[in-house]
Amino acid sequence: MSTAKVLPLLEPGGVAPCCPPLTERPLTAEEAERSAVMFKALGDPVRLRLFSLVASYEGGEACVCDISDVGVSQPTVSHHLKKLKEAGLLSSERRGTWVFYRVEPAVLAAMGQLLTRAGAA
Amino acid sequence: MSTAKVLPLLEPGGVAPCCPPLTERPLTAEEAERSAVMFKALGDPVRLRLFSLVASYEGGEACVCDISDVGVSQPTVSHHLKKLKEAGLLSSERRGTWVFYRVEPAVLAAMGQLLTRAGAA
DNA sequence: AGTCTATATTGACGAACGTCGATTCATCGT
DNA sequence: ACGATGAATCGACGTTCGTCAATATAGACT
Repeated sequence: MSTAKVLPLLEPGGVAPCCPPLTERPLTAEEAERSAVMFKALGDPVRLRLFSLVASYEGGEACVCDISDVGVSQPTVSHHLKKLKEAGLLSSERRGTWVFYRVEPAVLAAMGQLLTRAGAA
Repeated sequence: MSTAKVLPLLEPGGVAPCCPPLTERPLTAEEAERSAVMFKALGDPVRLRLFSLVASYEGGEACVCDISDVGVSQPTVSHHLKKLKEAGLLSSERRGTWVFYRVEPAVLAAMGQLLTRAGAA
């Protein structure tokens, strides 16, 4: 089955953001637990590059073969993509021989919201 | 000396953002290295809570004594605050017996920009 | 079936991390 | 000078992480 278990950082199927901006009020322990998963996933240079490669690819998705040149071995690339997927930041789909990854736009928006000052821009 | 060595994630003294939005173009290895430090710093639940506590505190700054109730020991709180400071997310100032931490707003803005879709909102 | 390519999984390794208790340092009142 | 309080540092511990080589799985094409 291609639908691996992932941590839903947004309500499943919905776009409800997990948490208010970090500046609005203190995060609860549980909110912090959920949000930290996303930040942690982007907290590795290789993963951040992989994520950026997928996010900036034409059509919003990229085959693994298109983004594998980040200086680590193929198993390591696969491992990092899995981590990003488990964090809810990417989703994947197999098409023939290739596997395509795409960004979950709602999660990206939720993260951006966390870092946006409540009142200001 | 209170000016501990920290990684400058923005140009020192400037507000120049480190990197374009993750969706605009692939990050270079060096850009990823620098940005990952920030995400990693927020990738721990306790640190994320501490950061949120400081960021949402009245006046934009908080004494350590005001935010220490996050379920870990005092040395651990101190350790995490140091990490946040080394990542450039917080700055600190001693005032009498107490030490106050405040958010570096430029860095927060830079992180928000990373996660903002280039064209869209 | 057999072979080739693309991706995932396994198992192992050293390095980094989060945590704590004990101690030290800094500052303020007496 | 002294004791009390807030915060940082030290040293140690178990755990998690990033990485790789080896192997396995999935699909395409003979």
